Amino acid sequence: MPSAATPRAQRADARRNVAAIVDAAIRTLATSPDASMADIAAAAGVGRVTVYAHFASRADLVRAVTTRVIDDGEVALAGVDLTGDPREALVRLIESSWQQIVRIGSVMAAATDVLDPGEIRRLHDAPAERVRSLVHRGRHEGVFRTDLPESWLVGVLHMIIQGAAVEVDAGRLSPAHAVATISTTVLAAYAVPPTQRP
Amino acid sequence: MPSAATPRAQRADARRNVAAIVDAAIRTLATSPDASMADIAAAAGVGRVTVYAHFASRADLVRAVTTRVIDDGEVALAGVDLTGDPREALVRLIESSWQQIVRIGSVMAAATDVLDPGEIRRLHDAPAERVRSLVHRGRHEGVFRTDLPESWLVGVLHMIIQGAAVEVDAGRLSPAHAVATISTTVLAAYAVPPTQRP
DNA sequence: TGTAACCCGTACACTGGTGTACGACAAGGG
DNA sequence: CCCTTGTCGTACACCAGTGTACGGGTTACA
Repeated sequence: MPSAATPRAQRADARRNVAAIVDAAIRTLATSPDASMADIAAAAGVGRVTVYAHFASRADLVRAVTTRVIDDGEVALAGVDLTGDPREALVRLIESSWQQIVRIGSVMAAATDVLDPGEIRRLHDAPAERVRSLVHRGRHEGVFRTDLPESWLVGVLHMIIQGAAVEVDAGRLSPAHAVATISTTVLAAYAVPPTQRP
Repeated sequence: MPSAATPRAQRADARRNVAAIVDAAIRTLATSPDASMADIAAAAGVGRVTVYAHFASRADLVRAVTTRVIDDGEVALAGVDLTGDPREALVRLIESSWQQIVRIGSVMAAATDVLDPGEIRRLHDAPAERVRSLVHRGRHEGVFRTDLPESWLVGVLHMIIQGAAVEVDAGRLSPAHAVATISTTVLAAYAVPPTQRP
């Protein structure tokens, strides 16, 4: 390696193109998880080979997109106030999660075909842990039911949110009502059943 | 067309092979929805070309598999007693539906890539209608909540059952507890909320 | 203004899956 | 027992997507 500073570094338009490619990939993969490199390149307004100049393979690109999407999501979710009444905290978390789902669509489905299962699992674990600890606290405070496994309750939230996304783009649920409908349903599913009360 | 009866009809082993192919296709597509013709042929213990002797294309085969699976499902679901307390009827319906899901796995996902959306929609409508009418009756009898859309409640059952299947083969939910867990959750989500009572 | 960095288009090799053709061989049914 | 029906293997054409190579043209940046 030369003692002089990096000869020229990366050019400005190159960085701009990389960003355009990732953005286009998110947009494209969000609606069709098995879009081709040609599709993504076209959506980015860039030649197909140019994509390969920045990402060695399709897997590489999907990996980059996935981590970008996850990181952004983490930032948003980290800003949610999870203190106070667990039910109200849950609604706030649902609100933020819903924004993420709308944004990333089925990008994760694309990642499934590319990343190894362990990697996928690890990606899902981060946001799930947030839900888990909230559920845990809610159960401990006697607000959420304890007659079903903790992991199941966490899963139910995931199912309902994902399902709502399907209902919305099938036209059976208005986007405006989505968050309220999800919240109402999940809170009902989480509530302590009458028979469990002392 | 000759006046004589069909010269020879279909041979016995041919019919046997067709059945073997369809069975193998169900088994194979249930776990990997985008299995190739070669995979299916191998699973059926049959040459790849033999499959083409009976099904003109992959789409044809998937179509045949789908209708077989749906028909069998319809027969099972039709045997469920939907009278009496809507809550108990719902549990019976869940029990039967769960068996179907376990059996067909992700065959429908395979169908999604092949059949046109309208056809898919029509296929899902048949079992959904059964749920819908039960939900409708339950709401009319004041047992199920009416503060959420009917179509949403129907969707919730679908989400929970499908989600449970994911949880089971992720090892987070015991198959033995699946039906009870699903039923408890769905009944909680369907119950009339305290604030709605007069 | 020069030059390294970059983009673009075309072309090509490679892979994996689909669907067809053909000829040899086995098996069921009259 | 014979002939039709069906199966099997190999081989081939085809398509779509991935990844690489190269040469001419641009663009940023110093």
